[in-house]
Amino acid sequence: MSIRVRYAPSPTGEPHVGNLRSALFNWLLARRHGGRFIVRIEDTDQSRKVEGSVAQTLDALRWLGLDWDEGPEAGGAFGPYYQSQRLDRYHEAADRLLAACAAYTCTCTPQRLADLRKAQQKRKQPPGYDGRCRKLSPEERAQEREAAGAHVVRFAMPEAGETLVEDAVRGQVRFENPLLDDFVILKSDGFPTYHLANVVDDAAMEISHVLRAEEWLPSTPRHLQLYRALALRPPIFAHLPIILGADGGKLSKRHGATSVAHYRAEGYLPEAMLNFMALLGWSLDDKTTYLSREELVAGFALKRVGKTGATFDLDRLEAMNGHYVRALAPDQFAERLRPWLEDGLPPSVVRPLDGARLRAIGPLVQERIKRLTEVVDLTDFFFLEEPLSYRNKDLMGKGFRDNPSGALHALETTRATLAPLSTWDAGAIESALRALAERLELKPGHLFTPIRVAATGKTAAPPLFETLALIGRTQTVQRLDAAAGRLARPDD
RNA sequence: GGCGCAUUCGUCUAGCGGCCCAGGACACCGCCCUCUCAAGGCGGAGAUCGCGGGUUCGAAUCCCGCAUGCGCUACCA
Repeated sequence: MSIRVRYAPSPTGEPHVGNLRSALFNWLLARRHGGRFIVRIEDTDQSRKVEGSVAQTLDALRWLGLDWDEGPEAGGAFGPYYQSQRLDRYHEAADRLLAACAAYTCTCTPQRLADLRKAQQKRKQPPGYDGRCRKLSPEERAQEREAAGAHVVRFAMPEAGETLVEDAVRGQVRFENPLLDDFVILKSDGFPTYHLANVVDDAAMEISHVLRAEEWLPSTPRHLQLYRALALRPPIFAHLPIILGADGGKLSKRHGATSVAHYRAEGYLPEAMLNFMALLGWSLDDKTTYLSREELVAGFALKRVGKTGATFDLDRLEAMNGHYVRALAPDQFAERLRPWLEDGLPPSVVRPLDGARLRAIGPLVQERIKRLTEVVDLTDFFFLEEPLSYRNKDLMGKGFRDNPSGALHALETTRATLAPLSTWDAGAIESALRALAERLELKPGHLFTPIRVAATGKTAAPPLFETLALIGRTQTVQRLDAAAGRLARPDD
């Protein structure tokens, strides 16, 4: 059997981590077995539609490298891929069900439904539609339809028996039919609900496997009954473990960012995001943590999808991102830095940034950052012309604590040592400064701290000698002078 | 309230009857390296496998209860 899977987002906002995780698993299954990955837009809820979310969704897929074989922009033989353009198919299906008495029109008002629910809850009964309109005769229903003007179509669930869901990750799950109420399949605005549209389209698009989040498991028996009533063959279902926030609840806005675009903007790499998401509910074996896209494809198997909820652990994501940052080829890393620097540096810095300079800076910071955004704070001094800001306390460091004159002397002798240096490179600077430390009878670290802060404005910075070499002699001397000047006037 | 799913170190997980007094990764702690910060190397601590009963020569692994958590219970998906 050829594998056809789909990602079926509804365009109600920026794509969520949980959604994209589902997309990823579907994509992996397709790529692993040479199947097709389809994107279908489930825009059946007119009221929740958010402008631009389809574009955002496609962007997220592209960013993660999840290419689709059919869907928006790609086309395909099973289109259209927007449910809002497939309304006739849902009506055809609903008509068939109506004709077969597997569905009926319902004119109960939202008010009646709300009251019903309230009363049921008060009596501690399971809430659900009571089947009022189902009990009516066809003539009565026709009458009410006319009188009401608007109606919905409800599916007539079997009133007895049970529905067995065969789930690829959970095994058999049993549901009692009488406990499932007659759900709406066609809304009064003529649009289908998820249940109908999903079933009709999955069948029409010959979807072989439905990998979706666990929250869908309870509605699967309804879907199965729909397949049966429509004489369609159901796909293989696999319900993916839910993604939890740090507090153990379902991941949602209150846990912080849930949109993948946010993580992209925060400087996470797509390869890290992909790897991280793949491990939310799946594992290759007992020890493999880092997997490339290719390894994920080669290793993915439904049998290795877990059943237990996976917590979205930001620390782990960040650690993985650091790993992927370090793994980048130096030139590639340098170029990836560019957008973040050009975005984060003050306007006084001339754009575009010089590529050679980026490539020189790259190696100094590559193993020091976990997220690309961090590069701005770590390297701004390479680009700034204006005076740096820092505290005199930091300038003196541990070695010259409460000893401004000592620090001053260190800076002045450093200047005197570096200014006339015949060769300006990291090696020459290092031997000069180490010799100086020895001459001043200072621990190297104690001497280097004031120099570092003077040159970079920071207590934690890239390696000193390479940094000075890159900054250049002129600016190094300038900054040493500026620091020496400041030591005379205490500021904190 | 009902129905469903789940329950192994703080986190992600490995484990599908003996190889496990439970393995890996992240985080944490210590040491080494070291000009700061990282990275890297080495080591450490951390889970009586939710609880209680069974089945079995033997259970984290199978069965039954209970507890807890989560999900669903819309003319939302």
